[in-house]
Amino acid sequence: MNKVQQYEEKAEILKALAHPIRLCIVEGLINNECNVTRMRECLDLPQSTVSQHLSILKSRGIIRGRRKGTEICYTVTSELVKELMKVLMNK
Amino acid sequence: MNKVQQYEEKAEILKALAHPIRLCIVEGLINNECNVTRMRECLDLPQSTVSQHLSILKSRGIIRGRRKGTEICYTVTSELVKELMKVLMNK
DNA sequence: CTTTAAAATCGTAATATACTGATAAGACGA
DNA sequence: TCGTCTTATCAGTATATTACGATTTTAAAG
Repeated sequence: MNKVQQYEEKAEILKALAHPIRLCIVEGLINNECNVTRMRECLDLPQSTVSQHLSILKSRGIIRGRRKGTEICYTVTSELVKELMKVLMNK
Repeated sequence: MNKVQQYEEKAEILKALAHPIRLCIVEGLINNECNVTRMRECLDLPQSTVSQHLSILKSRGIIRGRRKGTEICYTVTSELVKELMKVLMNK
């Protein structure tokens, strides 16, 4: 693979994580999956804001949502991100 | 420490890394320290651009520069960043 | 002191990201 | 179908980041 391209891809992943709200969301999701409304209460932010952060994470393949009735439950699917979070938050 | 504050700090580190040029610089510096001119040639970018990326990395405590005569040699000082890079680039 | 090479900083235009209210879409139960 | 709950998307503004030429600073060398 092209080196520049690789840097761009990795930078995209980091950019997706490089926001306090998204870090909070991702860390929360690594432990227990959660729907938007629950996150919203926890973060005290407008619903649209949470939803947009989720869509950024989703578009980068970091999380995935599965519908459960009327809610959508999200989980972290990227192993790379799980490992990065382990390193990032435990030091 | 405050949780929100912790997320903000970590996000700052990620933001500093979340750029293809800076990833390239940091990875290069982990292996062999290097001055701005050498990097500039390697990256094919204007001197001011490289210098500004370096100053972003420096302001976040990721790298440090030591003068060697007329040049300044940079090295990666953050152990956290070294570990993050290991995880990030080897998967 | 003056010159020169290297690196930092400034100014600014272009681009990208963030936030939020309003609205739309999807799923479910009455 | 209608109303409600949940989530997504849109539109607009505000804010931040990026890139790069021009200028300044720094320090070594003469």
